[in-house]
Amino acid sequence: MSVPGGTRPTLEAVAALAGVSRATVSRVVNGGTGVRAEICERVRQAVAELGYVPNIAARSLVTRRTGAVAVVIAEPETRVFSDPFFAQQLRGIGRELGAADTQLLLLMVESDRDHARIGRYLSGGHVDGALMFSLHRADPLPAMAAASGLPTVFGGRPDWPDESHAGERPLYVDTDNRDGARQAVRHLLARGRRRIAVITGPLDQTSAQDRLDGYREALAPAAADPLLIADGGFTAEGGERAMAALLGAVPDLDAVFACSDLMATGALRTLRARGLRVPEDVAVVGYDDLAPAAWADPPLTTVRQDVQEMGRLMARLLLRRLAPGDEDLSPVVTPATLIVRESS
Amino acid sequence: MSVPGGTRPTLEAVAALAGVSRATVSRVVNGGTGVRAEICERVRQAVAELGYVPNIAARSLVTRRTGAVAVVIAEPETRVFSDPFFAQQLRGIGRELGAADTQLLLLMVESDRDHARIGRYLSGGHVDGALMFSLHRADPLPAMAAASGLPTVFGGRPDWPDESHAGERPLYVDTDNRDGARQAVRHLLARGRRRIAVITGPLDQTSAQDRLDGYREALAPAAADPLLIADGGFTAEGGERAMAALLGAVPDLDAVFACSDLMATGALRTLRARGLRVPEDVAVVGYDDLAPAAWADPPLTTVRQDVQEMGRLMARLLLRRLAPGDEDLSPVVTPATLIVRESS
DNA sequence: GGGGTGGGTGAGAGCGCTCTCAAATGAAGT
DNA sequence: ACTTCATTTGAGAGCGCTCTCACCCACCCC
Repeated sequence: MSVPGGTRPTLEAVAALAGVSRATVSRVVNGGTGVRAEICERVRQAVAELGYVPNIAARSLVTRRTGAVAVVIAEPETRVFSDPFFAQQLRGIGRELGAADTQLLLLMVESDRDHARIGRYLSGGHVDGALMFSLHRADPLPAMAAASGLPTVFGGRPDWPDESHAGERPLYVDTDNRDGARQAVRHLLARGRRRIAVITGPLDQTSAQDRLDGYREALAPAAADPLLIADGGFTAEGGERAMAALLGAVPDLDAVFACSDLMATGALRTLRARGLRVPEDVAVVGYDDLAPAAWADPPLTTVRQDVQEMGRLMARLLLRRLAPGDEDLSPVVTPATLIVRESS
Repeated sequence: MSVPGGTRPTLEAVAALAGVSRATVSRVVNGGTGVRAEICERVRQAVAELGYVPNIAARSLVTRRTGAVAVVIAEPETRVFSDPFFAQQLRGIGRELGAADTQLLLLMVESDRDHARIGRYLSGGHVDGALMFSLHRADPLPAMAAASGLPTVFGGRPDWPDESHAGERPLYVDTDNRDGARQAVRHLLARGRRRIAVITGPLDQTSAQDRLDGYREALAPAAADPLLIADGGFTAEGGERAMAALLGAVPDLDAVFACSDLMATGALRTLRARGLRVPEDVAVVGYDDLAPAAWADPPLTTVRQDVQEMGRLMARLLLRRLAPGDEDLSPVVTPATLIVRESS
């Protein structure tokens, strides 16, 4: 149990104590198949006595495996820690990875300096694979990962310039954002709303762009009025500001589709501050169906995507990608479902 | 830039291309001191040409250093991601570590199974040191870290049973929780409040216990009424429930000291729901001075601790602990300051 | 010219582990 | 009794890197 003299015991020491060879100890430590039960037990005892823990640097030097996977989130901590989307997704990932006894390393990218460090980290062989989220268009990370050959699964369809990746197709898990947005807008239309605004996420993310496209599609043939479109940056404060801007430009709007629940709660705040009733004066629909949607006042009609499940799927996809033999994998797109509550 | 054939180039390959020995390449890669400029340049070119990235497993096998530090949070993701305390602390840590070019690995402990895995991870030599937060009394992690000899700095004074650690003293960063609580309660007394309730955190954490002690101390010589004490578990929902319980037990209370801003906002919700005015009917004081305090309605009087700075201090302390020679380090306790706003 | 001096370089020994391969053992088949 | 074969075990060769030494080659001093 204790550490004698600061130096940790090695395989060699265990082998000596148990009176067997290094190879045998290694076999026992790694599952013990093909070792006589009696010897197996003796080795285990020696391991316990010395408090032996394998040195993973040595191990992964030869196996070329680390048993760890990086989760890279290309957002500042403040967003990562205030958006329940990430928490849910991470929870799903953590579950799945934990079940496979794989360690999850969370890397947050804030500044450009971080990019370089993370790039180095990823291609340095610290991890067997990476899960990347919330990428913006110009992000160099996917290219870095591809260049270093690190198996990667993306959360949300990445912007993937064909020419730059030797024809390789990215692996990702996404929801059908376009369809979700379409459902939201059609629902508002069916409720008789005619001046439907949209609060988008940052349009350099495919999910935000896809939802905007869905909105436009549902509104066609009537073209969407550009005055009814505002960027809320996927944050509550952004939603608040975007709603204010929309009301300034189009005072008689009668509905708003916020492309995330967080932005919807921001919009709700602005509407309340202006004395507008929801849904009587303005109907509101969100996106995500995370905790804030149900807690909002009034509870939000929203487009549900099972975020935790998406995380789980990402992890599973990466794990399969990492397993030998399983080569023909393809992206997963989960369906979006409209959940109708009081806000519309 | 590209990876030829899937196998990454080694030092050997770079040495061959540059026409020098492995040792020289190693020297260049690690700073290049003591290498003739001309050769240095030739090596750098070879590195660039082959897209060489050092294999850190091999490196840390010999250096016994990984260049990474683990941050262990003994809370479920849901709490980690909903409490701005962690976000701020992590931000401070990230800053400091980033400046030292050290990688931050975030490990969350949710179930007991995780404990075992994390323990293995920490003692497996993946990281040079660990930063641990939010430990509860019976947590086995500190003992594991101590047993494996992993340099560790704690966020908040850990519960440290003397006998179990061979007389070694833990390194930690904490605020003066007792004094902070004392200030809060004295402030309420000075405002003429007489029935002052407290919403505590989980009492198996020293920070929660210390704040409760400070509350009691400020109230002495009059002993604190046990009916005025409720546990809010450091969450908003817990604060909401605790406030309700307190009002049920002592309807005429005229002030409440919530041991975190999050719990204070929960208390505020309950008070508002009961139609009680803050601060006219019930004065409220929080603790932390994080975003929710300033955003609350009314803005919260609270006890300020510079959380981000604490994170930075933790990282700095660990980094110094890791540096050779710097041995006589001691815990850091930062002061707490009362910030008076409208809620009291 | 002999003997320092010292910066720059390479040879080689590991770091702790896995894994192949051959040897040893013993049971079973002829 | 001799071969065959499966099952255990150990010897030893690396994995890719760092780091200690010894070495080489100016260069300088007496």
